[in-house]
Amino acid sequence: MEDLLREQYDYIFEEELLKEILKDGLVRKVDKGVCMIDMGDELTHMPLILSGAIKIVDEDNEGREYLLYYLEKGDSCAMTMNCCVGGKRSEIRAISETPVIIYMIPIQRMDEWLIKYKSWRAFVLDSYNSRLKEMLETIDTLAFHNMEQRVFKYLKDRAMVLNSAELEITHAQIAKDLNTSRVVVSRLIKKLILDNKISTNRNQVEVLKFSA
DNA sequence: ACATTAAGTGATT
DNA sequence: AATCACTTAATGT
Repeated sequence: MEDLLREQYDYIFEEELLKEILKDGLVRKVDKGVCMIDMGDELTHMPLILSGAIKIVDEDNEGREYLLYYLEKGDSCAMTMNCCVGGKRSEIRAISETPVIIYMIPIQRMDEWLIKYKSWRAFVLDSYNSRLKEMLETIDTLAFHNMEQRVFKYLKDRAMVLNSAELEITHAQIAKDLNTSRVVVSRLIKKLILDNKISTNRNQVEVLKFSA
């Protein structure tokens, strides 16, 4: 287990910090499709993802879920970091997309390490940064009503986190995650096929191009 | 062969 | 882009 942690974070954290992480953290293994954190839950630990992928979703007023982003190995959770300061509760829901192994760190350590270790500061800042960047991207496509880009990005992201270009998924499921209708997704999928960006079969989509 | 579910299409808002 | 109504195709029993 220590190996798994080192494999992922050896170059990011200094030795001292790694030892503290190993001392205070506890390993948690989660099956696929489990709701790990729900909205309103109290956050007592901060996760370091060692393997697997986690889907982070929010909910609108009518209770419709929509996808914010994925967390994968080497990631942590910006939301948790934020909530630690002031003991706020979770505003999002986290569901395991694959079986997941994470390292749970008590949030009390957060403050302490922020002062003690510069590699920890860099890590936290970096997490915020990449999250913010990704959010801006989604806002961008959202504002311009570019559903086609959203669908394509969704498929690429999913292929990345699941480590496979071939995805077992239906148009309806994509529509649900992007909060649109199945009909719309089907039509956009057809465009993407015409552009040779993807290919499909029943219950299956293969991503062919990962660039634009 | 029949029922069910996924995906395609045209028209309308 | 969303919704409706309807068709066609693929699969399971």
